[in-house]
Amino acid sequence: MSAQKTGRSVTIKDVANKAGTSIATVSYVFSNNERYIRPDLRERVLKAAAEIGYVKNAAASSIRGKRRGLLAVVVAQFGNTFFTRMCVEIVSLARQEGYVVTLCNSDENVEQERLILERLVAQRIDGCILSSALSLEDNTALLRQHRIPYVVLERSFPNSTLQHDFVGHDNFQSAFIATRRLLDAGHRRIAFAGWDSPIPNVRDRVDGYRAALREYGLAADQENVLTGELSEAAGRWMAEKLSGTLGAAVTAVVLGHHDIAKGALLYFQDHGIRWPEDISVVMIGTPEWAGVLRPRLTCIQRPEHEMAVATAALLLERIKTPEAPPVQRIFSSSILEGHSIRP
Amino acid sequence: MSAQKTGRSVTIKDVANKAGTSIATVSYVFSNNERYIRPDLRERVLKAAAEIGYVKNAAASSIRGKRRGLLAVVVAQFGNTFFTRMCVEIVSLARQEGYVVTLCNSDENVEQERLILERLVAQRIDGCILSSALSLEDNTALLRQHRIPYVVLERSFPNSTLQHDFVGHDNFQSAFIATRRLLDAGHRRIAFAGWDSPIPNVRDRVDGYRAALREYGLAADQENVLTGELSEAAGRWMAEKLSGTLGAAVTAVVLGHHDIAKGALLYFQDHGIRWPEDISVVMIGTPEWAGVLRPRLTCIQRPEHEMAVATAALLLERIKTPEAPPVQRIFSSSILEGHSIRP
DNA sequence: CGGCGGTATGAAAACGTTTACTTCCCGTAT
DNA sequence: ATACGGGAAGTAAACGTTTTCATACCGCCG
Repeated sequence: MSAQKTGRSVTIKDVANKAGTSIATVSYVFSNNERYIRPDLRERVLKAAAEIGYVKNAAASSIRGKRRGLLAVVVAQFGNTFFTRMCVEIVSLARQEGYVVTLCNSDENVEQERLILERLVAQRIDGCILSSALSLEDNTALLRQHRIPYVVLERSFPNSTLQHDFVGHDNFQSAFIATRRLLDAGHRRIAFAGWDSPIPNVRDRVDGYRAALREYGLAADQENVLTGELSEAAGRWMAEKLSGTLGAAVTAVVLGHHDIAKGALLYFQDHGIRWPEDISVVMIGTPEWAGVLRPRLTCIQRPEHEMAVATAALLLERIKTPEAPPVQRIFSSSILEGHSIRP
Repeated sequence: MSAQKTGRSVTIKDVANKAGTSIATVSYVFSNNERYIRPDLRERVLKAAAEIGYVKNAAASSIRGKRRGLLAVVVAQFGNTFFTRMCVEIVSLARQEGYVVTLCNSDENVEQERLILERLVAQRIDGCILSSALSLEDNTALLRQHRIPYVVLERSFPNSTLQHDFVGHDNFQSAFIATRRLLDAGHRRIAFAGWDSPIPNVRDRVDGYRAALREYGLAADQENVLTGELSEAAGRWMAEKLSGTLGAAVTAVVLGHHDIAKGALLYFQDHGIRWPEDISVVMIGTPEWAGVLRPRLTCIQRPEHEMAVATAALLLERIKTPEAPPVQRIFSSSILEGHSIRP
């Protein structure tokens, strides 16, 4: 409880002095080694440590020992609800294993991302979860070079033949069930508004949409795919495009990404286009703001909790067995029913 | 570029060998000391380092040197948009000064918070930004004991006479301008729906509301204050309460916190109560979801960017001059006009 | 030609731990 | 009584840096 007088911070040596023992004994007490220490001695050491406020210096201990007690999660869009949620869960899981987690935001900037990873390497983190910025570059070489176990989350790399440990969700399936939901409700003129992504996995969404149409015997000329950059503005533009053909050519739309969806839905609201009366809507994703829209949207939701658990578990496992072959875990999404679909 | 063969990681010693120099020289090259090194030698060292992929071990360097290169931001609600935004900005500012920042989420749990701070102390962080969990407990003693500079962000401690470095916003003023805005629009029967917070600063909001009423010569019996716990449910309940007296006793409401506001607004939507037709609304705060509500809400927004800059700057300054007297920076909010007020 | 001052580098101690190795002690078997 | 074995603790080397101090070299002046 009492504070130290000196400017220096309290070390193992101070504890040893106070307890009248050797520094080795103190070290053994604090690193849960199998070495046996007489209960009374152990007690004395703990008491002395508590009295002078000793806290083990993790940096020093990591230099001789191997474990650093530090993990990192690097994401490209910190503000994105999905990633925020993943971070929160991963951090809390890792904490249970005694790790401190540093969260980093590359802000979709590969240069920034490289810088971050370099700093993390300098910190000798024990492991890393990476949800890379959008680009052709693959910064994971840095991690491999320094033998830092890592798991790629959600975003994979376009031109890589390399197999990484990976946790993500099935984009094809997401779009497929979204589209099928509309088909089941009787719609036949269904548009898809999505992101013209450089990420291969994300492109699968268009394929999912197409596959669902096929399954219902709709031909290629029944497709109505709008894609563009990832922005609200793009969504508005797509909604505008759609609104011209409402009723006639289009009765429903699959909103393939929440950023685009936001723009589109705002356009609808601002132009008096109501869902589900004027257009039926399914959105892929469950952003925070979806909760306040009325009528409630029918959304496709990723199993966030399961994904977070899987990611954390996979990283911890890979730290234990670094040489094991890479694992890919792809999760399926489910429908969260709302009232945005008219039969 | 070439990877190391051995299992060990590349050290300063390897670089020295490769460059045919001493480890001291290599160290001097990489710590930007004032020591002069002949340009050709420096070149040789850098080249050797690059070739074998040397990255300085920050943990090792922190043990002899003093700087750890690690800061922490501890917040209580990671998902809260305000804190998310603050974190993003602070991290990016600190990075410019060469720091890695670890973001921690105490999830409004003091025990968790203490645990986190203990871990951070063990990591010997150079500084900490703390937005404490709600409780009577003040965990900053831990930080002071270990001489870790810190800045308290937004949330202060109820029963503390201690002066911390602090950055926050003026809750009184926020509520004051919110209420005055409604008064200016001609409303006289204005309710306040807020959080019955244990945080003294937050309680100021009710006072701000009251002060505005006074300024317009309204008596105490014109007050209509609803407070409760911080939740959507509480907001719904307050809205229900209000809806009974709409028009007659109440024509406008100040929503004092975004969580409560969310519940209230959902209640309004679900019961066909429209703003601004049936009730005029001002919300304190600018949560993400406010962007999709139509008509747009008039909100009170904190100067988030300025606050983030101030917080980061204050921490960095305090790291440089640890003994300087504490600084308090209180920011004022401004009105973001929407269409939720009827004259 | 010896000494001196200044400059560029190297040797080694120090940092706070972990851990391999050693020592000490005591009980038991020979 | 001596040797042996094993438990409990201490000694000291190691980890990868930083930093203090020492040294080697060089040119110059006396």
